[in-house]
Amino acid sequence: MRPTRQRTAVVEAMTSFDDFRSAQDIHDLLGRGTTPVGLATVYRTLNALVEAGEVDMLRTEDGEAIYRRCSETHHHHLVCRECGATIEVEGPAVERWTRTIAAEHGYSDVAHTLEIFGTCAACRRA
Amino acid sequence: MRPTRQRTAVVEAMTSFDDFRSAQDIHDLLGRGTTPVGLATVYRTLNALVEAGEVDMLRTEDGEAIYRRCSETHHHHLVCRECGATIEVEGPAVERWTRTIAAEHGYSDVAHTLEIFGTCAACRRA
DNA sequence: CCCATTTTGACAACGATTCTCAGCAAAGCG
DNA sequence: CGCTTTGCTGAGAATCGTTGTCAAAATGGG
Repeated sequence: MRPTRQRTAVVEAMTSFDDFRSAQDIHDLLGRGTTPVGLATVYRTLNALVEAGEVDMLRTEDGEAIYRRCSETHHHHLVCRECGATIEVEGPAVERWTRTIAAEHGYSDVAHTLEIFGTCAACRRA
Repeated sequence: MRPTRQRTAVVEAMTSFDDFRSAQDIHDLLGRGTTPVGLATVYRTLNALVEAGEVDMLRTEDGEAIYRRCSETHHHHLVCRECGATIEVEGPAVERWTRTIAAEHGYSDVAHTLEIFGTCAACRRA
């Protein structure tokens, strides 16, 4: 994969925020900067980053994909449903539990998704 | 809410299978039966059932909503990624863990999603 | 029965995502 | 450097799940 101007711009944009954003949001963000990137390219690049494990994608309640740069180790997210503030969390016990449950029922090649939603302290006060 | 012919048909259709199906699938299923139901009505009814907690909805990797009748207690799903065979599972420890994690970070009104994907015994052999 | 209110469904509209394809940029090569 | 080959880009079209529209039909109360 070639390190093009556009791909660099997307990667940099991803480091400029800390919550989950939609592809459209990221496209807008780039449009205001010095390196506009076409929407199709934003989608292509984000998908590649997700494949590469450098970015996490999850889906909102209404099915929209949202993206966030992430650490490369396996983790889950604690997300504020008001402001989007996100904390990465790990839960070895949960990992073990899912594997055990799956094995008990004869399922192999186990994967799982787990997200926690809540209202963060700052938003509760507001 | 009125118990119409269409709503009854959708509810019955939901009892006729055991895996997660898309609204389109359910619409097709009804179309082959004696009570065709318009696609818009299928969507409306499914959403109402989800609201009422009688049906579970989750999203496929590509964002499509899929539906399944479910027990009314809180639970999660172990889903075969080949054939869709689904088992409801409970994990009190996980419930506790998510609440603890959220509390530690000052998040309130906690909810969570958790799905486990794997290949079931039957599909592994095939 | 009759009316007020819901519900339905064909179709249009919508929005996120992907596809198309011609033009452009990068890497390799002599 | 020129040239070539190959991959990348982007504007717009196309796709597809889902929701909105609205006139016609069904429902239940009076």
